Amino acid sequence: MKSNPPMSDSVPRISIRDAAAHVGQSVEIAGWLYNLRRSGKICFPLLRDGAGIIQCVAVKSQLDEALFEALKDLTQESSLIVRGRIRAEQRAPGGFELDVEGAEILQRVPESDPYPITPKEHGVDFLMDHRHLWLRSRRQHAILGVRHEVIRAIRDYFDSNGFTLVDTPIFTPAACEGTTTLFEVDYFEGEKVYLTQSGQLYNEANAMAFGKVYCFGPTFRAEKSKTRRHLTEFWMVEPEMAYSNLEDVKRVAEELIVFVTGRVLERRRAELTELERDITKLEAIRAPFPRISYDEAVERLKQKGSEITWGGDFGGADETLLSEDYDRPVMVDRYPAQVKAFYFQPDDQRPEVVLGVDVLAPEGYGEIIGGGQRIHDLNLLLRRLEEHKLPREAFEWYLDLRKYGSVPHAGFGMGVERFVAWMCGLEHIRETIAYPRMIYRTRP
RNA sequence: UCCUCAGUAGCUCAAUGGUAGAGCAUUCGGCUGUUAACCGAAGGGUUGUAGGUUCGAGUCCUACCUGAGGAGCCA
Repeated sequence: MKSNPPMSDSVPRISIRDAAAHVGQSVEIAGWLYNLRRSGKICFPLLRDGAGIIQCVAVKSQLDEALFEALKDLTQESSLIVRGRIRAEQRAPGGFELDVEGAEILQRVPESDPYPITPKEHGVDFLMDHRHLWLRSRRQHAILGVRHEVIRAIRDYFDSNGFTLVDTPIFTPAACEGTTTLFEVDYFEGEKVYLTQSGQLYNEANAMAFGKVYCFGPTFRAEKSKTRRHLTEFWMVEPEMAYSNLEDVKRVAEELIVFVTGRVLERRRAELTELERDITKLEAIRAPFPRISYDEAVERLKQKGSEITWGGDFGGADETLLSEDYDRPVMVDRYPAQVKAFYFQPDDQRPEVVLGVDVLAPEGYGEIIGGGQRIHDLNLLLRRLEEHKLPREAFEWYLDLRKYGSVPHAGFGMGVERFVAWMCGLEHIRETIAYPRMIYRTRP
């Protein structure tokens, strides 16, 4: 089989995305058979090329008989290259149609072993087992298109606002926060090493070198979590800024969310429509976001009937209760020190709370951002390490940052999959990544 | 780890303790504008596994396996 066989020297190969620009012209499209409807002497193959889907029309009287028969009996997801003329056609889904003049079938899927994902309903288990094929479906294609746009917009935002990308290691010798369960890697001799749960500590070092930095990579959490909001392996973007405080974190988080949401609305309308997303919900995402304190949040939750008491962290139901009062993300700050990691800077006025902020997405999508200001004083940091019973030796390099030109600094982490789930209005986070890794799902 | 629910044809699902069915997919036939096309016909089953109760179990009981939703924890 030729690697990229041209059917014709005279006809341009186009992407279905660009069909509108080729109306009236003969073109060639290389793709896969998405579906086929037929009616005796005419058939309508739907051709998918990875960028879009176009309906083709093959008429028996206008084609070589063998070719017509081959097209008419083509099986789902067979690969083929079609040549024909593009025409605007209201009856066709997408508005354009291709009148078939010729075709070359690269591989015909045998009917003895047909493509498993039919254009009918399927259950989650079956679809997840066929995730490698499920990605070809319209809905999954739309979600991953939005994911791509979200990631590109995140990078554009930081790149055009003075941040330098400095990625942090995946293998780390110690827990970042000393609390969550980690994946241990048995390879490095004489040393226990874990998969990263956050690039933050390294980010702080990088911020002292570059001023404003971000890292963007996979993160691993070994908690036995099993809910629609959790993945074992997920992607997180973490900015960190020197000479910055909690207010800077809130400002950047707000700007980032508004920017990324705007980009998705601007460039991925078709995908949002395919997903039947209520676009007005995203259009409401504008600055300023509401800002409330942890104290206020607890009071409000009590009024709404939550069992929460001051000093506890919010559960998933609490987050939904809080966010339902707003049409845009809500920022909750100044949490009790005991529910946050050791490195959070305490509030000068109230040492029992720390300068941390969580951003809760609307519509019950929960925490999409968590961050705050870090401790910059060496002695305070030493005390906190002791209080959390963390081994000083493992943090010597981290303590150096407080010895050599320590400055107030702050940053946050944003979970990409939760953000994408919110943008797309999904029930479950597992569809926001090509190959989700969950406690009971590691294949394909 | 705990709680709840579910496993029946390739897929989605039915079946009062009494002969395991339908739609889709596949095969064959029909149809020149279909829109998850439609119409007719055919093939397709160790009811998750192992025990138990019963004259009789897809259905009731026990254990296990697999999956889903949730809790805790988190982005």
